[in-house]
Amino acid sequence: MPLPQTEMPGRLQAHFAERGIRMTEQRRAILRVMETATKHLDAAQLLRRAQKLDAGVDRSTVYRTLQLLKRHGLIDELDLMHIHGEGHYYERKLNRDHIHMACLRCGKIMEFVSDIFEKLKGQVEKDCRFRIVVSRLEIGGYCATCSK
Amino acid sequence: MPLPQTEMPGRLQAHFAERGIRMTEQRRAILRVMETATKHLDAAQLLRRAQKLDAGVDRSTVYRTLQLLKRHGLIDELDLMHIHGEGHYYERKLNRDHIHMACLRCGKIMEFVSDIFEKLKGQVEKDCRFRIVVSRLEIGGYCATCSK
DNA sequence: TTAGTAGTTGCAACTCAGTCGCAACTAGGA
DNA sequence: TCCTAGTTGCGACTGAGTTGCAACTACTAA
Repeated sequence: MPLPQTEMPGRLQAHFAERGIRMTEQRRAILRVMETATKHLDAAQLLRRAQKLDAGVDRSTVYRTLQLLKRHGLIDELDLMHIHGEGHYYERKLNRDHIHMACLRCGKIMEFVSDIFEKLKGQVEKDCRFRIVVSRLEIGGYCATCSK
Repeated sequence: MPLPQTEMPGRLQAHFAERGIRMTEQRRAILRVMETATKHLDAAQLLRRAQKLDAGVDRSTVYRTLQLLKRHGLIDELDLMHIHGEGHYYERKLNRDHIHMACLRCGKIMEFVSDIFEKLKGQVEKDCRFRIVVSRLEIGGYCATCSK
């Protein structure tokens, strides 16, 4: 199960323009990496890739840009069950929430979209009168191959 | 919505005995704190409380005991949407999984048990042929009071 | 086209959670 | 009571993420 189909590239940059957020060389590099990534990236990986596009990008700029993207609800932050250390992973937010499953043996990350998940969120909003802004369902266990 | 009803106190200690895990003064203090906690504790809070029972408990012993408890599936590790910093929170695992909701405005943490959640996990196990060991659903948003 | 400025950046120093190696200690079995 | 594998405290360390600040720059308005 690969990452969900890529959105229009340049989409994050378009969001920035719409919302009047200033665009810089460094942000352009970081957004481009986010937009074209085919796997979940942590801050360090994001930094390394962004530096290939603009050599001068600094670690702190990456973190500040990630905060900005989070604040605008343009990316999701994941733990992926801390299978590889304490850090966080990031992916651009798509139209539909999905579940992340991490295999505790082979480390593979899988994604899954489910109507039941949508229904569950609906139930929380209704029964708890809780207005959901962001949700994260992560599951650790054994994938089909590893649980044989 | 308070923490789910307390299990029999001494339950974690009983688990240790059953599984032949060595019991020490320090572990006794830490387990006691976990067993009697009425809210989610992070490692630092757990340390402070354990030191009230056994003054000599060290930070590293707390972390090592938390790892032990995690490995034996006796506690769950939570982020609570990182509302208060980067650390983790812990709670003893009960018979039933529950969802954690964190209010982004007042910081309140709520818990919710749902059959739909159970159904969703069943779907993941069946459709993805994924054997679930641990799952974590955290939701950030606004509670009934704060979303008025 | 330019000048002004609010927002952004790089840097270096910092915080904080969590880990680790090691020598000293101890729980619990023989 | 002895023995030893397992556990502890300590202090030093790692790695993620943050921050204050002076220098820089994207955009606005003229």
